[in-house]
Amino acid sequence: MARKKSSNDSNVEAGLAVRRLPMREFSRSLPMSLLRAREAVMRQFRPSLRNHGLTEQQWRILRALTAVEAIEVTELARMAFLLGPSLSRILRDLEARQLVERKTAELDQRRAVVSISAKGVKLIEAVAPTSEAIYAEITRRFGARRLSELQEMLAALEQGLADMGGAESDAGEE
Amino acid sequence: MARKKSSNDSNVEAGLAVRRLPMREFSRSLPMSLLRAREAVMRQFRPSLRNHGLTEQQWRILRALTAVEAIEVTELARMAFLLGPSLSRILRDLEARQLVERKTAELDQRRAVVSISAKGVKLIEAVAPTSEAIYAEITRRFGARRLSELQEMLAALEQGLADMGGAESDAGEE
DNA sequence: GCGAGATGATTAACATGTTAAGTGTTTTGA
DNA sequence: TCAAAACACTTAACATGTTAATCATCTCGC
Repeated sequence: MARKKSSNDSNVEAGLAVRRLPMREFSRSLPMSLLRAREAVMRQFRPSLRNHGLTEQQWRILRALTAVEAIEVTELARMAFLLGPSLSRILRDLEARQLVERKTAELDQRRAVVSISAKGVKLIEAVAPTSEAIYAEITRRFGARRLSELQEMLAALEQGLADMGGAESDAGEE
Repeated sequence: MARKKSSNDSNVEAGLAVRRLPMREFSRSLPMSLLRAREAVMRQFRPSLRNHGLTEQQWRILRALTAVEAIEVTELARMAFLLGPSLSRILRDLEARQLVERKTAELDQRRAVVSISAKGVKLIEAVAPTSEAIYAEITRRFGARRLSELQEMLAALEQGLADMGGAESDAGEE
C-alpha cells in the first residue's frame, strides 16, 4: 500500500483500531485550535521581524512602548503579556542594543521605568509598513467583519474565564 | 506635572512626529488576542497537569498517542503540533519515564515508531476526568454553540492563511 | 525607629520554541 | 554501482515560557 502519510486514517488498519474515543478528538480541542490559529498568523509576521533582527516578543515590547511615554516594568509586562522573567531578559538585551532606555524611579527605588529610544522608534518605523501590509492581507482574506467577531469572541472567552482560577482539585494535591 | 524622564522624552522632540497612533491599538492585534485567549484557557488546565507531573506538551503527545496504535515521529509531530526538535526531547524524556515505547521501523531504519505504554494509558486515565471537568466548565461558561462557532472561525482563519506563506518582502532580505 | 512582611525586579533552573547543523539511511540518477 | 541528493531524526544553540528562589527596597505595626 505504500503509505506515504495517511495521517488521519492510519490507525484503523493498524490492527487494534482506535484505543477508545480520544476524549474530544483532541485535534479539535480549544487550546489546540487557538494554538494552530495563532501559529498560522504569526508565521506570516516572523520572517519580516526576523529580517529586522527582532523576535516576536521583542517586537511586542517595542510596540507597547510606542504607545506610552514611559512605563514601569510590571506594567509593561501586563501590556505586552509577558511574564516578569521573560521581560527582564529581553529588556536587558534591548537596552544593550540601545533600543530602549531604563532608569529607576526616584520615589521608589525598587521600580524601574522603561521607555523606547529614538533608535527604537526608527526600528519600529522600519518594520511597521510590512507588518501593516501583512495584517491588511490577513484582514482581506478573512474579512474585516468576521475578524471583528472573532476578536470579540476571543475577548469574551478570556473574560469569561478570568475568575475561574486554575482548578486544583486533583490527585497530587498538596 | 514633573515629567518622569528628562533627557530623551523621545518622540516629540525627536523630530519625527509623535508616536502617531499605535498602529492598531496593539493590545487588540489578532496575535495578541489569540495569545491571551489561549493563555486564559491553558491556565485552567496547567495546575491539574502539573499535579500529575505533565507539561502541556507532554500531555498533548500522550493524548495524540492514545488515538493511534503506533505512529512515526514526524507524523506525531504534526498531530501534536510540535516541531521536530521539541518532540525529540520530549520523547526522550517520556521514554525514560516509560510512558511511551519506541522502536525503529524494519523497512526504513530512519524512521522511529512510537506508541503509548500501559503506564502511559494509566496516567492519561488518571488525568482525563479532571481535564474533562474543566473543559465542561469552560463550555458551560462560554456556551456550547458559541464554542463551536469559535472553533470554526479559528479553523477557517488557519485554512485561509495556509497558502499565504511568510512574507519575505522586506528590508534585510538576502 | 525597627524588624517582620509585602513588593518590584532579577536570577536560577528547567522545559519548550525556533532555526541551523549534524548523523545515519534511503533514493536517485548518471 | 555509487556518489550526490533527499529524508527522518537528533543535536546544538539561543530565546522564551514557567515556577521558584533571591535581592533590594518599602511599608506597616508595634
